Amino acid sequence: MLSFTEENYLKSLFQLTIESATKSEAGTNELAAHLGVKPATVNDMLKKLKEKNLVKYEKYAKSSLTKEGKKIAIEIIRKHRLWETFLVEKLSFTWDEVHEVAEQLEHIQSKKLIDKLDELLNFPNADPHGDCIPNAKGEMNILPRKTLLEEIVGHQCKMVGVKDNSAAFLKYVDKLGLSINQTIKVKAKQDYDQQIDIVINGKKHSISPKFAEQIIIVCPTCSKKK
Amino acid sequence: MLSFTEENYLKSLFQLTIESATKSEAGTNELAAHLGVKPATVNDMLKKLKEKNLVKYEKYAKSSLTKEGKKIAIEIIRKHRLWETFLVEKLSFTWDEVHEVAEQLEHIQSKKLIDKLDELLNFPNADPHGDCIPNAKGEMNILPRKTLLEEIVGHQCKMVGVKDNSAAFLKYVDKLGLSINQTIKVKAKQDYDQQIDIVINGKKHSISPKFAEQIIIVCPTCSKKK
DNA sequence: TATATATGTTAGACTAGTCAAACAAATTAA
DNA sequence: TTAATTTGTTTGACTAGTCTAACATATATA
Repeated sequence: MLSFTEENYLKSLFQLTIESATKSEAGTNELAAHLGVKPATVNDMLKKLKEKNLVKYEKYAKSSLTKEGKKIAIEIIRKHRLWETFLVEKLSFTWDEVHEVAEQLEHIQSKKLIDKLDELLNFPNADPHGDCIPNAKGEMNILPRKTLLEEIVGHQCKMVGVKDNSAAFLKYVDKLGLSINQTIKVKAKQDYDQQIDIVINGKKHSISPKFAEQIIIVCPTCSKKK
Repeated sequence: MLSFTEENYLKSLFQLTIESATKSEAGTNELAAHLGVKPATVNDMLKKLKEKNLVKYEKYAKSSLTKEGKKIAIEIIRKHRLWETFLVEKLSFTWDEVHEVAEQLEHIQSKKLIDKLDELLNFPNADPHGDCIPNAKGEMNILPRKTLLEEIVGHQCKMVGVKDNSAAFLKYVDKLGLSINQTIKVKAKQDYDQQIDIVINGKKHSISPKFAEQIIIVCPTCSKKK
């Protein structure tokens, strides 16, 4: 049985490596920042989790999860996201309120509880933020995130977030009809100025690469090809 | 903010004193047994909780909750019992499965969560074991438990549990039309053999003292007289 | 009332998780 | 290729919660 703290380290490591589009390992400082503790603390814990065969760790090198560590991390992610879904759907919480409570609820130990909750919610595939929920077997679609700029012409993707949070930017996002979970189809890229032609809700738009770079997406089509 | 452990001490103290029909204070050994730790540990914690003004504690004397300690204990009891109700009603847990999970859930910190849960369950007055659930203001009917054997002739009481869990016993309970929350009226006690005449759902029955001793009840009439 | 038994307390030790500060290695830039 | 900077590690210390073992007080009983 792992402590709350150990579970949190595994979860952070998962988010920083497996759920990241860009890296598959994480450094001590990076983990410390993510967890809100000091690097020294992370260092101790990495050694401890290595002993338990849950993380791959070597002095002065980046760390990652072992197969077993990953399995546990997925269980925690599953719990977190199911609870978030429960809070929004059954208890009318808003998106921004759920995280803090789900951080607590994710550590409750009861397989039956979580499977029943899954059933009550009708086996959802994604939480209110659009993040994938692993099923009871631990299977999950890990859709790597990237920006709309990187999306391949012809693919259809889903918006999952933004990088820029300025009012001007968000206003434009809104004007285009974009929001979390909105489907976007990339029609074409102009060679001479990198403008991107996209379709949102059946409507065509042409966006700049600068704008596209601020939109975070996941692409099921890209992932299936792997 | 109290730790899980501190919360558990307050809860135990509440159950051992305020919710007990017989005592209003608890000793160190008694608390230790209830919490599953050693008396020395309880001793340290009592001193700590005294510092925080949550318990009344003096060396070599019995302890009890302060007003503030009681308030917090009631919040925990409320959470515990609402979660139990949720598990049984919404996730089809059985009575005997809920306790362990509720022990974990009761420590989740979120006023909104618990009030929304209360609402989802339609503001129940009692949990699946028949124990009273305090409302959002912390008001609760504390009905001391006793056995049907101890009930006063003429009073009407409510069954809240059983002591015996054998199939033979439960079968007989069922045959009499008894179940949790069932109202029972005590009509008479025979002097020569202690048989008890009761009325359940308008039907008269005569039960043995041995049987009556296994039925746990609460009596609003007795409590009001205090 | 003297003694045996109950109950309660203290002291010292251990573990988990954390940090600050000093130190070491690796990387980047001059 | 040396120096500056970034990143990672170690050491020693602190807190919370727990325990064992020794000790102190209170209560019950002979």
